[in-house]
Amino acid sequence: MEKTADAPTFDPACPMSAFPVQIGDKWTAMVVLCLEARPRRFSELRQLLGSVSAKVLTDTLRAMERDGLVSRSVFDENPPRVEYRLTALGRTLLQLVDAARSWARDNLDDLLSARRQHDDMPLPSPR
Amino acid sequence: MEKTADAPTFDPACPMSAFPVQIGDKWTAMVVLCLEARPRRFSELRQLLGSVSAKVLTDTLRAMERDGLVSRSVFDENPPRVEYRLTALGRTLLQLVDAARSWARDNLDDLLSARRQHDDMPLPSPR
DNA sequence: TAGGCCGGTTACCGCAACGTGACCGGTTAC
DNA sequence: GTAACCGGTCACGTTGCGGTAACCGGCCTA
Repeated sequence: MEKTADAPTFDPACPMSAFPVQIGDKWTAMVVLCLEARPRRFSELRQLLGSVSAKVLTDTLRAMERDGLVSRSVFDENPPRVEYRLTALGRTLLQLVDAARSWARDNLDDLLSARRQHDDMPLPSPR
Repeated sequence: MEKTADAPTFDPACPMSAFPVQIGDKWTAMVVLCLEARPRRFSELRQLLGSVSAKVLTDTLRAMERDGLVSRSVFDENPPRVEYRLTALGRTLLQLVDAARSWARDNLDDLLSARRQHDDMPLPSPR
């Protein structure tokens, strides 16, 4: 995916189409942040994320496990306990999430005000 | 969205839910890259992006214009010419896209091989 | 008169992501 | 007995993004 002088030209084999910046699905980035400090249990994650359903959180964690971003440990206690922790690979995502957050801190206000301004005058040529 | 000691706790007002790292829709990041070097015409973008339809590209560019990421200039020539260029705000996205690309360069292989390995043995306990 | 090019618009459609609600098996508490 | 807790699974419904196909109007060419 090096650009040749001028034109990027994305082919289907380009990594960007496999990973188009969007860091997995909707909740992946937040899960990464929740696991930054320490491993967490399933229900703990649900609480931290607030509005996520069990199914969607399960799907997200399964996908992250598949991709080697988190590891899942089952403790055969009672009540049963399951812990998720970031792998080394998962930790590498933290830089990226931080970069995104710092971009948002610096520029999101501009973006949102541009959007509001654009929405207030949606008539370019009344004709 | 500062974390208090330990728990991030995302509420709906959190910027992350308005901008969850994913840089707009599917093509936004690639459009940003295509416009890095210089402004481009509509059909030029279609060519560079390869497989995008006119409708989807139009939608993407309209959304980016709305958010103040690109500006659209119509030249009343013949044949009609329309140029899109990155705004200052749009240029700020370049750092983020670069960060994502460099993450991919460094870690995508690990992710993909973890995925392959996981897919080759999908039976945890056959009972 | 027909067709092509440019930069779209409109109508429609399929699919995957997202979400809801019910249920489950084992264990402990009431 | 039954109820709750944990960490899910299953069936189902909805939404919206991405994509296809047809068309448009103005200008130019054949």
